[in-house]
Amino acid sequence: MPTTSDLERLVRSADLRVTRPRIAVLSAVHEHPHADTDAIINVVRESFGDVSHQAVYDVLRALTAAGLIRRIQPSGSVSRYEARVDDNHHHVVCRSCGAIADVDCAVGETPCLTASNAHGFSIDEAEVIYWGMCPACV
Amino acid sequence: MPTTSDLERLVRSADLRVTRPRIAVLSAVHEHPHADTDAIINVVRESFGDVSHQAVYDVLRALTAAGLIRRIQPSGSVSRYEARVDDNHHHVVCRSCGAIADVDCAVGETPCLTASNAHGFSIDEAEVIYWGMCPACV
DNA sequence: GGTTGTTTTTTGATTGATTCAAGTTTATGA
DNA sequence: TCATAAACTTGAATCAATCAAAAAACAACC
Repeated sequence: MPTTSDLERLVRSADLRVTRPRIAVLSAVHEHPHADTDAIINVVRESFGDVSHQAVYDVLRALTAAGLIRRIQPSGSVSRYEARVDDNHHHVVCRSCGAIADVDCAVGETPCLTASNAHGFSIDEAEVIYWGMCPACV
Repeated sequence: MPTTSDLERLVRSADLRVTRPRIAVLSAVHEHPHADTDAIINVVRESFGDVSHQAVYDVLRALTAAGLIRRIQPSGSVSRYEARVDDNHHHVVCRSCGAIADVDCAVGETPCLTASNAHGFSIDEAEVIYWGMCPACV
């Protein structure tokens, strides 16, 4: 788990100002992968006090735009965030309880990126979501 | 494009009652692949008159549960529906304008279905979304 | 160290897709 | 034709997310 100064360096390296809400949110995302916005708000408020929900929304958007975190939105779920970026992994989602786990790519570095017929689209990312049941839901 | 009686047979074969709203919605989804709920409501109202938005929501859910249509929700988009089911195709989405096109699977019949580490999940579907830019958005 | 201009946060309201609830109508099978 | 469960209508509610304006904090320069 990165230290506070690690996080500060990360934020600074993305040309973003270093503020306590940003460090708190980034830390929360590191500590709670796949947490939704509401959960992140609660974690941040517990760990360091009052923050407006609007600030958390803004910070999440700023960090996402800067590429420090990644936003995922499986069907039927609200937005969730994770700190693993740029390593080309995917997700498996439980149809029953919504649990999410990371899955390394099965096919290599850029799976399925060569679509058989792209209709003239220029593709830069292939997002894969596996659907199934988690161990706890049988 | 299927005829009305084709659609009636489809609905009946799924053990659903045949009603005008259902036929109208199913027809609209066949004619407008990847349309969102609002667009479907408008098409249905043009083609056969007043229907409550609630009825369209209900019908879309019933048809989806019956497997006659499929619901897709790329990040940042509202729910969209299509009538191509059970043929294992995927989608490419334009980051700029949101346009969606069908893409046949690159890897074979069940692409990427064998995740390298499934964390004990039992996986039954792999959903792939390609992100890029459509020809119109450069 | 103070000042200025920009960025960030707060506060409070608003949006908009989707769902809930209760009452009425309709389709289907006997 | 009738009975009954399913489907539809009307109207309200929910809730994640966004918008807007004012206040605060920060960075850089004098």
